[in-house]
Amino acid sequence: MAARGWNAKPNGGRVKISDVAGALNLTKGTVSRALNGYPDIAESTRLRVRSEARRMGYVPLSHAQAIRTGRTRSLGLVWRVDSHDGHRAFLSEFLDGVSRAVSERDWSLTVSTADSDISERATLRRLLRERKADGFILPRTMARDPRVEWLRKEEAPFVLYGRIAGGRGCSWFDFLGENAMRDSVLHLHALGHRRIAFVNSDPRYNYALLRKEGFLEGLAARGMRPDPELMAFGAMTPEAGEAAARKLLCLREPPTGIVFAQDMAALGAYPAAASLGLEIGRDVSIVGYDGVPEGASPTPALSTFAVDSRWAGSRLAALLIDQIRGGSPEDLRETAEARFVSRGSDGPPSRSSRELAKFINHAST
Amino acid sequence: MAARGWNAKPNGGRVKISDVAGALNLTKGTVSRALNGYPDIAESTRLRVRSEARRMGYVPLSHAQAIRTGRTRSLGLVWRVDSHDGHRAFLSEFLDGVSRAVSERDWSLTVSTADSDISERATLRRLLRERKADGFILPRTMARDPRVEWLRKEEAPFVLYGRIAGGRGCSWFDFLGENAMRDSVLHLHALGHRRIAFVNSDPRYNYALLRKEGFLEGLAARGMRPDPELMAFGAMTPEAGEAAARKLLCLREPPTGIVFAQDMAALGAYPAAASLGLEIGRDVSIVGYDGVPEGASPTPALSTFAVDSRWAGSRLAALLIDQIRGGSPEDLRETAEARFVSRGSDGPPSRSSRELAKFINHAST
DNA sequence: GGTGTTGCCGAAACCGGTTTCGGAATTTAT
DNA sequence: ATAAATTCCGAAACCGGTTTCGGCAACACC
Repeated sequence: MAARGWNAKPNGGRVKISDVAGALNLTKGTVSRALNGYPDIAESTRLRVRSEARRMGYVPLSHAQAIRTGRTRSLGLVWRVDSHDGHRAFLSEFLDGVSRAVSERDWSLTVSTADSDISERATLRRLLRERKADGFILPRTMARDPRVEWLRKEEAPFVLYGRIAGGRGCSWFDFLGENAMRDSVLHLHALGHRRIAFVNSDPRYNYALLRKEGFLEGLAARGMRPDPELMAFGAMTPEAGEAAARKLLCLREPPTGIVFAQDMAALGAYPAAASLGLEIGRDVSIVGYDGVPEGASPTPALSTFAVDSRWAGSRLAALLIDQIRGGSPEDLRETAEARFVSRGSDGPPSRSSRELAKFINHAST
Repeated sequence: MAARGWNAKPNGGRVKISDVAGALNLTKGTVSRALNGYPDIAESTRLRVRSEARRMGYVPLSHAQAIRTGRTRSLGLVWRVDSHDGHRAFLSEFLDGVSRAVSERDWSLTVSTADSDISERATLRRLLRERKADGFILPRTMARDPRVEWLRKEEAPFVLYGRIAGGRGCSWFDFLGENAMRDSVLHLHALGHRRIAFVNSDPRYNYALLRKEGFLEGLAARGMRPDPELMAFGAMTPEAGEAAARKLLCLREPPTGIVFAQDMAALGAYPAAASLGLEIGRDVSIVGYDGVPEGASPTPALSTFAVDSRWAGSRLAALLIDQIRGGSPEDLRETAEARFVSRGSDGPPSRSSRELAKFINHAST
């Protein structure tokens, strides 16, 4: 079976380390140490080697290095395809961010998909065992995340997209969703809303807990007291968002403003409002979070806190590479703010909660 | 700088080929040849080696193999992020298909992004030089595709998502979009439509040329003669689709049915129809192609020919691996049919073209 | 019963790097 | 001036596989 298939010419005119060494009358060991910053190389030699290597266009083969060092210079990403959380839309941008950061540093990115916790674990294990990745980017941090415990045990580097409570030895990047939730409340309050509801997503995700805190903080800041009736959760799709919105609006004292933890859920408010004869942005105001492209289509377009997925991917990759290169995980934590995109779905309330309730009862009978 | 950073223990308890050899009282060379199907190994030994290797859980390190063979057992995918062609939505499914096929065969997938022809070329070059990929999956085949010519010159294996004219030495997977276009025409004709328009996408893409042929074939099959006024192109976004649809509907003899080469363009027909006071599915019928999720939301939902992106990814990966293993590219070509999803946007015409024109003029004055 | 064959495996080179070790040359200390 | 320490590089082992080469043993052939 020798040499079947595409004849991968073992050396396609590539310039290798011994070529550089030959051109300088040095041994390849010396060139290697010079390029890798060993202290036993004269600074003058190091410069000669560097410039000659650059001139000849020498780039080491990462897999040839890996055989000795155990590192492939590549990052791993396991993407979950079984979720309804609307992540799909910005996969492209997220990947772009990761890819850019990775390419700039002459690393590479290995991608795999998984459709369950089991297969995700299996995939991580495989990539790690075959050294297809020196570390992992973990999207969608869970409140209690089994991946974290496992990777910790395996002593494999990783970085979380999303903070985690008690994250000893964890590094992460995250957007401060709680601030966005708080600001949503303040914004609606400033517009005149006095009864504001919150539709959260699945509380198994850590960000959901944080966003709830942010919402409550907003209420407290304006002296509004939280009403359990006005707090829903588990809405990650338009359908679930529609059900939640309808239920809220049919309360005895309906909210005039609703804060959604996710745009995909907020989109469900449109059909819900329509079916009750309500106009969004006037009768009921809504504010979303994520900045999904679908939010721009409906009328009025969804006001939301947009998240820069490309930036997230880029920072996650950078943090992970720094960690693999020796950085301490706990020093490698970064956050950023979501950006408010004001469109049409928020405005001064046309009616008070009480009047709204009457209007709805009137219309639906 | 030696051993900085994450201490990639060079041998994390891994079982290597010499371990297997030791357990069998053989040399590692023999074990290697046994596992790789060399003919100079006794069948009995081969079996012993196979079962012992399996028992011990031995899996060769692909990068250790690569240093000699030049092959990494990994596929490359460069994703374009600068296009408006709506591909973003199914990236997730496409990746899933590729990833599954690749994992099943113990290969891996290296992903990168690019935002121009220049950077795509540069990325391909880099991945190839550093042997991060043994071959490439090329999405979005162009009518004249520079990537094909370049990879051919570099003698690197690749597989196209989309056929190409004169594809000497090319392998591909593709959906038969032309059949879908033809069937759209036949379907609309059967419903009673006699004046049918076609909104194509950018003719630089090879599929656009094919779909146009399919549309014309449908017309011919029913004895309808093509009218240049009813043929638009370059529509890949809702905005462009809206403009095209409006222009068509404002013709002296407007179409009662419109076939779109892409769902994303077809979605523009909704606002266009609404602004002219027309009801989609009655006054004007539309049929799309792609099966994007957004097509399910509007009322009536978009009837379309859905494409199975997961299947595409899976087949592309399988074909490419076969080719790298020695298969002849021209034997590795596959096609599939898009599946018609009947929803609400098509139906018998409520009016003839002439009556429709009158209705539109009436409404808009 | 010598002489080719053939089947099968061990030994060793090899791939492209990294890392250890030792020693020559130079500098510093005494 | 000599001893000791330091600087800097060559030589060689090493990583985990693959592939070439050569030779022993068994078998076939006349």
